[in-house]
Amino acid sequence: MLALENRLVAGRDFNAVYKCGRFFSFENIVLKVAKNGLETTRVGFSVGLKFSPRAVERNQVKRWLREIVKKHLGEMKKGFDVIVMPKKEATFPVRQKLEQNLLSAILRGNLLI
RNA sequence: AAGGUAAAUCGAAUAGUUGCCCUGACAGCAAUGUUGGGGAGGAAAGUCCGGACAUCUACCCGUCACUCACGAGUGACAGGUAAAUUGGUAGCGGGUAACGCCCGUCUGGAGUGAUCCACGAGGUGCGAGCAGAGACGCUUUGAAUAGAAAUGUUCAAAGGUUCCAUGCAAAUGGAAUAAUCUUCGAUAUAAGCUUAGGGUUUACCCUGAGCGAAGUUGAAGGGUGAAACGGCUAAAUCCUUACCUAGAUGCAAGGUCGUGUUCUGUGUUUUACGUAAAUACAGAAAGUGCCGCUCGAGGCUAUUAGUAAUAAUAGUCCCAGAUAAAUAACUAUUUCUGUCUGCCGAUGAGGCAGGCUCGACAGAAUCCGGCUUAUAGAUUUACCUUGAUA
RNA sequence: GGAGAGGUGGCUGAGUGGUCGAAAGCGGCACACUGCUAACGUGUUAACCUUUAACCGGGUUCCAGGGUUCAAAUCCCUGCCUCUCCG
Repeated sequence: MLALENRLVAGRDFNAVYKCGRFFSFENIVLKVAKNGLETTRVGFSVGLKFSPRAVERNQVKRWLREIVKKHLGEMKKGFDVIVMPKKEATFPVRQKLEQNLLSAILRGNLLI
């Protein structure tokens, strides 16, 4: 689990990022990025009912994504709000694949230092 | 030993590292830090029933305060109840806060058996079904139409009992009748089957008590013929009975100290008199903090009552409360599933070693009692059937 | 989280035990009209399986499965899916 200061929590902030953020994607990972004018980077996760109707699978994917983001948070630029959204695929994703794709998406967004 | 039935329990484990949510203690002015404790399920699911709890509606009773023309009225607080329609359940008895749930038992059905079952009030009506030549959605006739035909569809006419009501009448509407017995045959036994007879109803004929001026009047009786005379089945069509439940809405109920935004309305002030600005109050929208919120019809153990469901008593324990939503990730070992290789064995069953892969169904959201549905596998207990041994 | 409504031809949508494979509209196809097209008008048209050279014929199907009934789109139970409302 991420620390509280690195979490995107408020619905207001989410709406702002959805509206004004820039769009990046790699395979089954979608990013929305916007500057927030703060010292830290805040990350939110959006896994909808369309991804999987089962609550267990949605929670599982969210946990994996959180762990991956936590692992690589030090390598990312500061002062951004990011929303991570996985896209539905035919088969349930594997963790290593998810990590590669997320890193590639972050690279496209020029968020790495 | 093999196969089965029922009930119950578990549903990966251990260690290390890195994190998250709630919370106690200590240090600190505070931010925060140190340290201790706890952190998903049997279904958390479906939302199919039942409650608790909360607010609102109506009514009743009580207490207090105020008003009064002494009849009463108004307000506050606390408690209780919920007309009718609708709805549900259904052998009998019990349990429960309550239930459509659970337990016991009776009857019926399935099974060799342990056991299992969404079988269980009554029905004279409506509408159906079985059997039958025939049960009115019928029978007969005619016409039209579809078809090669069998046959079907539509329309019209006629036919076969009684009573009541309305109407001058044609007619319309409603309600019903009620009875079977003996015997021969048949059959595994029987029957709504079959033979004969009696009785009942009805039609015709004969006779003609009575009444009348007059008969198309006709009691009782006799003869001949005819007869749908018998009342089976279901109740998740419908009706009745008994019992139960039922005011409405649901924690997004509801409450509250606040807090800023935006909009609308009203009032006041200022003046550049404009549809401006400031300010106060009220309302609305979206957002947000706290309470409700987890100690409960609670778990565990023991005893007592009871066949049991369950209840009572005593002891003991505190066991998730998140809100873009915690309960996790990684590594190692073990276990488990599948598969591959090698060895033992007989090429089978099985066992040993090693490699790889996967980890049943599934994630709390106010809380409980049930039901239903999903679920790899493991364990325990009791019982049944078959076989073997003693 | 809680409360409710629905699922019927290609689409919309009526049908609450028998006359129903099923009203009506849109759509499709054919005919007619026109020099040609559109509109109007008339007729026709569900899908799948089986059989056939083809038509005809037979069977199954009203979200899925099970039950009640002589008979189910309709009544009862379970599941799946879709939609609406509640701060």
